[in-house]
Amino acid sequence: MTQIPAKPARTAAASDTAGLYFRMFSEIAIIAQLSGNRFQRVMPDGLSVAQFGLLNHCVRLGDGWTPARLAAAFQVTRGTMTNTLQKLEAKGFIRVDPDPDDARSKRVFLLVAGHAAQQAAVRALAPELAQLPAGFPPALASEILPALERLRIWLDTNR
Amino acid sequence: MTQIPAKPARTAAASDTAGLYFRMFSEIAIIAQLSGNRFQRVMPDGLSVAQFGLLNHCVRLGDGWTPARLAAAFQVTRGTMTNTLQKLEAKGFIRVDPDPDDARSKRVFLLVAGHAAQQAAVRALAPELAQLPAGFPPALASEILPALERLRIWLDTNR
DNA sequence: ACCAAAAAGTTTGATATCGAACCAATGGAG
DNA sequence: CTCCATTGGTTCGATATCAAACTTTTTGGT
Repeated sequence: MTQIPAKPARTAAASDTAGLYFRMFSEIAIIAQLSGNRFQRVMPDGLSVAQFGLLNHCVRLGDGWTPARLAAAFQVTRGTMTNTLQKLEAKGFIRVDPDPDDARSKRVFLLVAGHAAQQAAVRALAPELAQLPAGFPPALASEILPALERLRIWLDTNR
Repeated sequence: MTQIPAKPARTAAASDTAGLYFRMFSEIAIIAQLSGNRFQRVMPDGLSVAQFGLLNHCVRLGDGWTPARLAAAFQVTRGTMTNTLQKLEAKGFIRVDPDPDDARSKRVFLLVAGHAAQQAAVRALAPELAQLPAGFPPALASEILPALERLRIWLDTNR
């Protein structure tokens, strides 16, 4: 430990909003990383978290969406969405048809096998999530969820 | 929109803790993605967010750490840390010496150029963070930070 | 004193993602 | 009606990350 004593009196001051935000984003980044890896490891059918997210979206909100709208919903680039859809189509979980009303667009439809895969993934995830309440009560999750949504929406709209 | 009406009465029930956790992790994943990209774009010296995180760690907490401890602190694999350290060493921002007490280990030291790069990055980040309070008040950040820390710690210890 | 198990670091192969460049189709302004 | 700016989708090159296999060194039990 050689140099620079970190000036804690200054950087940890109560009014250091930059530091506060920074710690918040650091925690969020680490949580995303840990939870993503964890989910990934238990996913069946070689599903990635992104792929599962898409199937889940179709199950909960219905299918027939365009890739562009899906990319916007998940906050990924269209190139990334192209990749995700190609993987899911190769697995036989979705179908991607041309849009009859707009030759630029396509439409994404969930297939029966895709619905089954989503259910299998939900089942595989359940034991993982079941351990959580012991260390992190659901009440805490409800408590912070609105703030997280607000932050996500702000980051989304102010790009 | 062809099939499966999503059974909202069941999946959105008040006691659906799995769904609650799932939404929380989804929000966190999207926030991490958006904020990470954003930070990345303004970083100077070709620094990645991970590389900046490491320089920052050395500035705030002192240097002389082993790669293994750093990997644990950032929750990445040792292979990932090897890569990050190699990049930083190539840029002349850190030095990685063999540990005199343990021939398996190494020690990471911050160089003057590395300290300067950290300061430059903090300066580059400031305008980005300065926009935030308008849409997401610091009070909200303080409010959710303890819960985020608790969640991160739980994920870390219960692997 | 030895040997097996654990730990530190590296390497390798795979994957998801990004940004930028690209092409095709649409639609509004003149 | 004709351009041209916008939109939807794909492709490409680069990067960060992971898991797993591997080498070297340390440590602890017998």
